Amino acid sequence: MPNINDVVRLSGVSKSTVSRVINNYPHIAPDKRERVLKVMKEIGYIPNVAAQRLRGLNGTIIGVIVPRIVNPFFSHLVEAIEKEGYIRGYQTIIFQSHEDSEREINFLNLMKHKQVDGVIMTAYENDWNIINNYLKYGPIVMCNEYLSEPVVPTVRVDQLMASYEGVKHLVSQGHRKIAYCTGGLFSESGKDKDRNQGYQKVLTEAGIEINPNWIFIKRHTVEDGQKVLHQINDMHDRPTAIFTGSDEVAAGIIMEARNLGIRIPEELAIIGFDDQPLAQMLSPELTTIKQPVSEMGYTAMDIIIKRLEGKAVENKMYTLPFQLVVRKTT
Amino acid sequence: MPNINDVVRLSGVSKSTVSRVINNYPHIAPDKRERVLKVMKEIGYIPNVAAQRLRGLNGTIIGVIVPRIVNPFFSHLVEAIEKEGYIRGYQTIIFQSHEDSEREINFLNLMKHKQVDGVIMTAYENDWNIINNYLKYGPIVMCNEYLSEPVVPTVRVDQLMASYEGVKHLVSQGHRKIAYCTGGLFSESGKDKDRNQGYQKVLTEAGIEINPNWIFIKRHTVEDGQKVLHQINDMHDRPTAIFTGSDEVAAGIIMEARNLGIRIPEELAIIGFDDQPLAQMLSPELTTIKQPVSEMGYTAMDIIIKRLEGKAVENKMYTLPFQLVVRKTT
DNA sequence: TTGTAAGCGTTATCAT
DNA sequence: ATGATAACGCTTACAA
Repeated sequence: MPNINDVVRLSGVSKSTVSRVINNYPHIAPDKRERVLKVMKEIGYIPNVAAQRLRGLNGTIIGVIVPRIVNPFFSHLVEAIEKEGYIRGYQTIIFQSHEDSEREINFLNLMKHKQVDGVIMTAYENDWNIINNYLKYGPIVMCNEYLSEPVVPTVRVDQLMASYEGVKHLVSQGHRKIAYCTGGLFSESGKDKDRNQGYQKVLTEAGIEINPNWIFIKRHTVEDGQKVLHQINDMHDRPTAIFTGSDEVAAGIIMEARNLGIRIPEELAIIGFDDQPLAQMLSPELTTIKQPVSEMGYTAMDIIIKRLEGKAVENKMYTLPFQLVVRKTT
Repeated sequence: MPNINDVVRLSGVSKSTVSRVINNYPHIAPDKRERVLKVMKEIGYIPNVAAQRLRGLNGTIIGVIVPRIVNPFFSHLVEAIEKEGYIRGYQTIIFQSHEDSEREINFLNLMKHKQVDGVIMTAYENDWNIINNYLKYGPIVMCNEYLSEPVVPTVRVDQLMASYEGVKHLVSQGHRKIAYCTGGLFSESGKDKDRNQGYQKVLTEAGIEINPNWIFIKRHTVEDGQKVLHQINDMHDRPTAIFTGSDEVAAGIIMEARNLGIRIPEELAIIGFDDQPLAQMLSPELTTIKQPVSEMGYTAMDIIIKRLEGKAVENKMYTLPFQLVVRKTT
């Protein structure tokens, strides 16, 4: 591989001038610039990134931490992130946390070593005061999940309003026995707290008491959904509707309803979350809440690149709109 | 960030010795080694990767080129690749070619610049004699798609046998009017040629003539599947079964069959490809061909790491077994 | 506008 | 077994 000295030799200018051409400095004699450019092209010269980094130049590698890439929501998010990065000359490196805090830390550590220049987190497994320490090594942008206080730029949809509108839709159809199924816990703080609050808000406003039997926590997969329906089926007092935290869980419920002979939406109405492609393939087609995945990915990448390039970006919430998509399960 | 000189100063040994400790050379006085190790831990020293690379050491970044990460087959493949990489201390960087040859070249170029140390290709958009030129910059492993001659290590399933068994299954159920739907072209060479041959082989053996009207090419998506069914519906002479190149196309057909009132499998039997999670969620559940995605990903990463670490790996086909999963659409 | 030279943090060669 | 020193390829004061 040719190096900068080869260019120097062949173009007859100094190393600094060549370097200036590489980094397109403004004040270079046009003829010299051209000569250098020509030589570089001829010999197929490409700057050695390792050397540039050693000298302190910024790199262009963005790490994206997702729980699992096979989750369609996250693969769509990553798709958008990678796409925007490609256009702007950045590479996307993907990390699956598998919801493991140690893995998350290991990934963050790569920023310390300058293996990665910035990180987009779509979920977080560690306390923020731990993650916080990594900010000195490079920019972090949250995308999807968020802290109550925006310590870093945060791209999100308003989850409280989203679940509020979803559950409200159920109430407006006359349901009063509404089950709730979340991927997180049903607590005041932590993961999915906003969605929980949206659910509670609707019930409170409608004067409905929460039935703890109808709260399902830590459900993620199709199998979880199937099990949930079995649990419901075994109840003497059954809910007439269920709001789920993911299309996949909803899919499991729908599949199992077929097996158990439970009619949807007559006996059980269902709302999913995300509007994955799958939502339209189910039968009956799934009512769900659509998140603007592409915009989220695009925005997150845009912000982190701006940070990396030294442009000012506020540490605020960038709230994107969601959409309730009503189909056949409600 | 502390550097090697800090370690030198604090441990009282020479730079070379510290370097030897870093790279665990065998012959160092145990007490010195320990002292150095202790200092490194205390000050949180981590070798600067850029400097190491500049000196010619190998990096640990593996690029994976996929057409689109949102395709579940590829997201599962990437999941497996990343997982294995993580265990072995390698990072996975993802590139979406979107089936664009220029993007593919740009990604390959990163290996030239040493931004990426090896590449796993799950598809290829350029002629092999072009891609071939990149072998001098680092190892390439094919995974999923393959060349007839294994110029590089190649992980695959036997697509010819897979489609052969799928179509044969149809024939054994009495079908003689069998449509065929592929993501590629229906030609002797190029993408999906093996699957095409499997289809042709069955028909030839069964003494069935190919009906060109029933060959659908370049179909990938759910929408494509929907359109295909409309085309079939408009025919005077309709096939009684269809072999598709992807579960997604099959899903489109199934969904549209519901709308058009076509009974499956009575009026039209369907086979998909991949056994994506979706296959079990469709109604009726999809008969399909399951590829060992995880093993494929694991194997590809294992091979490329071995190459990177200087171990000998044959340029041969690593053929993994597929499985015909019979469900309700046949 | 251009050139000289120092230095980024390592590893490898060569002595000792 | 250990240490001094020269690279690796580039950027950036500083000078001119």
